[in-house]
Amino acid sequence: MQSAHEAFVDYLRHKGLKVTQQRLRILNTILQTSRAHFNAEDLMEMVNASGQARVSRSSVYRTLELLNDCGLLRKELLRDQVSHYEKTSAEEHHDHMICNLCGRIIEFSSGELEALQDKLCREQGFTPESHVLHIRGICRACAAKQGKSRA
Amino acid sequence: MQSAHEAFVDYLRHKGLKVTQQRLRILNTILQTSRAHFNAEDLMEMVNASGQARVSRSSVYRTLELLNDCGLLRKELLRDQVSHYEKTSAEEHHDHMICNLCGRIIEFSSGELEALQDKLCREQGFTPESHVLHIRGICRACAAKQGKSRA
DNA sequence: CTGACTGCAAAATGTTTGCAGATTC
DNA sequence: GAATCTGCAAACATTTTGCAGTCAG
Repeated sequence: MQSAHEAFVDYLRHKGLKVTQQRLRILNTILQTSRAHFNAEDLMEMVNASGQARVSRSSVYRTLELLNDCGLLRKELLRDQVSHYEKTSAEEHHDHMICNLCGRIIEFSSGELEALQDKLCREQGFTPESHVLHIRGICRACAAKQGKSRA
Repeated sequence: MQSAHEAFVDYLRHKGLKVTQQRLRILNTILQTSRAHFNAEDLMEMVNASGQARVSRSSVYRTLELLNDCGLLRKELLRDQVSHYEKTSAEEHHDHMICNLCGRIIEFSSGELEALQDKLCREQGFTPESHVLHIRGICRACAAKQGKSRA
């Protein structure tokens, strides 16, 4: 199992692309952050927060695409009009519950769910490569709040 | 069980909103089309294809939001940056498999899947209101084509 | 050295909004 | 008649692109 860093460099070499300072800075920022989800703007801030030379918005967008292509990030469409990215380098795949009131994202994963999905795909002759499951609703905290403040 | 038309009119009245010609034209266009998915631009074209007075882009967007709010449509994020809408007036909820090669959308539904999701939500104290499951991969037809043309 | 990359600013895309006049209730 | 709508054009937010200069291999 190679490190994310090695994987990225390999990917770039394979495609005849260059290993630049900006690309490495972006990758390192992503590897170092504890955040599981972020969008392009968030990443811009994180990259440029750590002092050093700026990385431009264009480079951030272009690098996000590379990282998505090589599988180190997964592009998700959590909210309207803004692409979010999720680190895949971490553990296994997980899905999301998104609170319609506070926006909180609860991650969960279930082998049972994966297995069922595989079964459904087989029934359709479909070869799954990835999936996104977003359940929207009300989280525990908001439900409690709502119960209290009900007029 | 009231018709979609009645449901929409009721919804508007309840909210103190007006039943305008444009809103009805948009609803009728959606009810008449055989398409299950479309985006705002598609809808613009469909509405204005049938001759008659034009309906503006703003009205289409504003009405899409109303139809989503009252549950006659469901907003989905199938592709980057473009909101898609799906008729819910039809039968029950269903999910999607999306082919990464030809873009084909296969609809499916599974009671087993819904039940499992409910169980997972209960475990998190989460009250589900809606969900979106997109499985991406290769459809049967493309898999067959790939097998043949493999170099 | 050459081709790929960066940063910038400009363009493109999809959606929202302010406003004046029209329409519904 | 009052409040809500419409259509327009302008504003917006996010992402993409063309280009001139820079850098990696």
